[in-house]
Amino acid sequence: MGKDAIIKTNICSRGFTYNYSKNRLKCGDIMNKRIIMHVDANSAYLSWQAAYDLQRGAAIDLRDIPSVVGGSQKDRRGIVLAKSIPAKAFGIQTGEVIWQARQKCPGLVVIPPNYELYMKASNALYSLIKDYSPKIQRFSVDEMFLDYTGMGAFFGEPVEAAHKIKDRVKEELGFTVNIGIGENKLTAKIAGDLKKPDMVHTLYHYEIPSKMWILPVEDLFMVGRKTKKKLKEININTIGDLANTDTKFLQNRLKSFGLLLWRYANGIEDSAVSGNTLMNIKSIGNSTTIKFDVEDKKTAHKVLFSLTESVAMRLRGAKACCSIVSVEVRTSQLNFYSHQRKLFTPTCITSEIFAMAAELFEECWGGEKIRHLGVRVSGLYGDDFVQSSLFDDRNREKREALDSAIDSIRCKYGKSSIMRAVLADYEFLPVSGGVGEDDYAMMSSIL
DNA sequence: TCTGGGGTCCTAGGACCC
DNA sequence: TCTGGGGTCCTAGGACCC
Repeated sequence: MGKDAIIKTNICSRGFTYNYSKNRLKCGDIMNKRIIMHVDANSAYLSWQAAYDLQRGAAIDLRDIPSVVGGSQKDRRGIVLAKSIPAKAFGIQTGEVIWQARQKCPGLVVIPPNYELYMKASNALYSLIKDYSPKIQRFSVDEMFLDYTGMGAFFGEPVEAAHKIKDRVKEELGFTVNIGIGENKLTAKIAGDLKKPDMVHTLYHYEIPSKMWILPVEDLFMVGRKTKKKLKEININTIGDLANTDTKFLQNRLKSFGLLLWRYANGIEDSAVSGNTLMNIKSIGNSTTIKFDVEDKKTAHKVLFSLTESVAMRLRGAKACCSIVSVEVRTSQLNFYSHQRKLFTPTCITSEIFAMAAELFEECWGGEKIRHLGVRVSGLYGDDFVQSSLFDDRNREKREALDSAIDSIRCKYGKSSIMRAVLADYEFLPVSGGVGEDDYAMMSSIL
C-alpha cells in the first residue's frame, strides 16, 4: 500500500485533486469537522413488530426465536422482508422465498408485514433523533442521516452522543439501532454496518485502511450482485483492492460508475444531509403482484385503474403534476418490460393519467399472462405551474374538482369509503398500494 | 415448490434540428 | 452525388438501494 495511506489522485471530471493523508485530520480537531451519523434500525420490520407485540403483552419476543416478516405465499408475495438473528443463524436471507426459508428452518415463524406500523415506528425514531440535530435526512423507512456538525457543544463527543441516542431509542421506543459515525454520509453508513446489533462505530478517514479496506468489495455501498461479479473478474476482491486500482482502468471497465466506486472505496463523498422536501421527489409509483395471472385487457385495466387512483392521489397530495406516465408489466414467466410517454400537458387528474396508462398498456402488452402491473408518474412540477396552462378547459376544471372532492372524502372516511363504479364489482381495492400517510423523498441510489 | 414494492440514476440508441 | 457532425430530447432497459 505504499507509504502508509497516502493517495493523490486527479479526478478529471471534477477537476480537483483529492489529497488523502493520514494526518489531515487528527482526533483532537474532530469537534470542528463535519460529523455525520447514520442511524439504522436493526432488522427494522421484525423488531418493530416485536416491540409492538410486547407492548400488548405478548409472551414471546420475535427477536429471540427464528422468525421472519414475509408476504403471503398464497398471494404470491412469499419472500422474506426481514429476519431475526436466530433466523439468520439458519442461513435465511432477506429477499429469499419463504418456502426455501422454511426448508432451512422447519419451525420458522412467519408474520405478515404491517406497513402502517412501520411508518409509525419510523416517525417515532425521526422525532427522537430530531432532538440532536436540526438536519436529518430520511434515507428509507428505517435509515436516517443526522448531521452532527457543530452539535458537540450541546451533546458532547460524537461517540458519546451516539450512545445516548442509541440507548434512548432502546428505552423509549423498545428497539435497537446501530449508529455509524463518519465525516460524510458514505463512511457513516458503512460504519453503521460494521457490526450489529445495538452498536456504535466510527469510520473516520484515518480508519479507512484498517476498518474499510479489509472488507469484501460487496460491502461497499452500490456494489451489488452484478458489479461484484464484474469486479471479481478483474481480481478486485476487497474494498482496498478497489481503492488502489487505477481510475482510468476502472472508467474503461465501468464508465462513470467505475469512478464513483473508486471514490466510495476511498471514502470520498460530499453530499449534504438534506431535508426531505416534496421538491426532492422525482417520481411516484405503485405496483402490485396480482393474486392470479391476468389474461384479459379488461381485468388489466381494472388493476391499472386502481394503481392510478393511488398514484394520482399521492401526486395531488404532493401538490404536483406529472408530465410522464409509465406502465410496467411483469409476466408470469417473470419477464419485465415497461413503456412510457410524455404528456402534452402535465396533469394530476386521475382520469387523464389512467387514459395514458391504458393506452401505454395496450401498446406494449403482447398478450402474455400477467403477474405484476405498475404505474409510475415522473417529470413532476408544482401544480401552480400547470393551472396557468394554455388551455382553458371547463371539463378539466370539473375533473379536478371531482378528484379533490374524492380525495377529501377518502381523507376523512378512509380509502374504501368511496369507489369508482368500474371497480365496484371487483375484488381490487379502490386504492391499491401506498405505504403510509406521508410521502417522503426517500432512497436515493446516490447518497 | 417460486421469487415484493418503493424508489434513483445512468446509458444507449433513435429521432430530429441546425 | 455522396454523405456530415453536434446537440438535445425521448424512451427502454439495467444497475443499485432498502
